[in-house]
Formats: sequence, C-alpha cells, structure tokens
Amino acid sequence: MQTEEFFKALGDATRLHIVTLLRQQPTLCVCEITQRLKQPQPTISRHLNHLKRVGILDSERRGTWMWYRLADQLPSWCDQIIQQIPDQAHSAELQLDSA
Amino acid sequence: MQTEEFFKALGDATRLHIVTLLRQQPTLCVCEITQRLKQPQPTISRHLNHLKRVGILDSERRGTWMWYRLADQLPSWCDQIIQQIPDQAHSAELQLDSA
DNA sequence: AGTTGATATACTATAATTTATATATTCGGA
DNA sequence: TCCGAATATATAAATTATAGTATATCAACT
Repeated sequence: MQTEEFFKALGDATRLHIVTLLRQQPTLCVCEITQRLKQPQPTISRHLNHLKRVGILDSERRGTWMWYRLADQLPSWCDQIIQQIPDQAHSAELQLDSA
Repeated sequence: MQTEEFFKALGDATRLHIVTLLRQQPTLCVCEITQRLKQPQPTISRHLNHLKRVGILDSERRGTWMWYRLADQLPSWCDQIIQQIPDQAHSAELQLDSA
C-alpha cells in the first residue's frame, strides 16, 4: 500500500463517506451506497473502483450485485487510520444527528 | 479540522515527508526541511503553509528563521492518524535503510 | 437469443493541484 | 537606512482529478 495514494484516496468526501459506511456495515452493494450517498451510480462506481485499486476495498460479485467491503489484508497502519476517521454522516440534505 | 482537507493535505509525498520528519524532530526550520527533502525553498514553503492552513502545523518566528512543528491543539483523531503514518524516508537519491 | 436490472467504463468538459521561476517581505546587523 | 539571509508570495504552465452523460458489460431469467 502506497502511503501517498492511500491518503489521496481518502482525500475526497465521497470516498471518505464510503469508507466510514463500510466501517459500520461490513458489506454493501453499489445500489445501497448510491442511495445512501444520493449520488449518481457511475460516480459511486468510479469511487469504489478507485478505493479498490488502491487496495482499501475488496469486491465480490453475487449474481448481478457487486458487494464491497474493507479489504481483508489491509496493512495494520491503514486499518488503524481508517478506524480513526470521524463519521461522515453529512449528507447535504438529510442530516443525521451526530455530535 | 475538516476530515477531507486533512486527508488531502496528507495526500502528497512532500507533505507526508514533512509530517513524518516533524514526528521525530519536533521543531524544524524551513532551511533544514529544504535541505533534507532536496527540494526548492518555495516548494517547501508552500507545502508548509498548506499544512499550517489546514491546522496540522504551527509556526513560530525566531529572528529570520521560521520554525515549524506539529500543531499543539491537534484533535486526537488527527494525532492518532499522524502517528500511524509509515516513515517516508524515500528521498530519491539518498535512500535510507528501512524495512 | 432477447430482455431487464445492476454495475462498469468511455468520453468530454471543467476545476483543482503542483511546480518553476521570479519577486516580494521580513528581520537583524553594519 | 541599506544590505544580506531566510522565508513567503505571485504568476503562469503543466498535470491531475472530478463529474455528467452516454454507453457498455455482465448475470439471471424467460
């Protein structure tokens, strides 16, 4: 895992949001992420692919759906960092309650 | 501290290097960083300023020299993350030994 | 094979980042 | 107050990243 690429990957609101979602919900399909983030499907797919290329996510196909999760073999420093990211529940319109 | 801006700030090799340097050497002046990273002074100054704007670094002038250090009031999640960054001792020419 | 739902990719336009070079500022000392 | 050292800023050019739209792929079902 390239340090710079890792941080670059997390330096984007959409990708941050995806990663923090997958911290709570270990496996999510593209359509669910698309709904929760209220962004077009191609946008979500591109960001998911970005995170996967860098090594942050794994994906698995089950039928037509593609399931994404935090990579199993993440180096421990990556995992530690991901655990420290503040929650990104800041969807512009539907603001969830948070501290 | 904005999460996205924090990660963006660390998503650059030069800034990563600066931050990991300041982890070991709590205070460094611009000229020293410039020498260690073997990059032009304006480049270093810009990156230092970027890290400072985001809130990752503090600076203090003593005479003509400007000393930079990791910010005192860093939120704990930022601090935790910074501690997890692998060392960036990858200067192109003078490669230090590392695992 | 044809159709549909889920996801991925291509293409284009736009915006943001980064660097190099030159120049400006700031401080301390003569 | 003028000079030199240290640092900062401005500008322009190059590169990279991002979003939207359209289109392609892929799997399940008929």
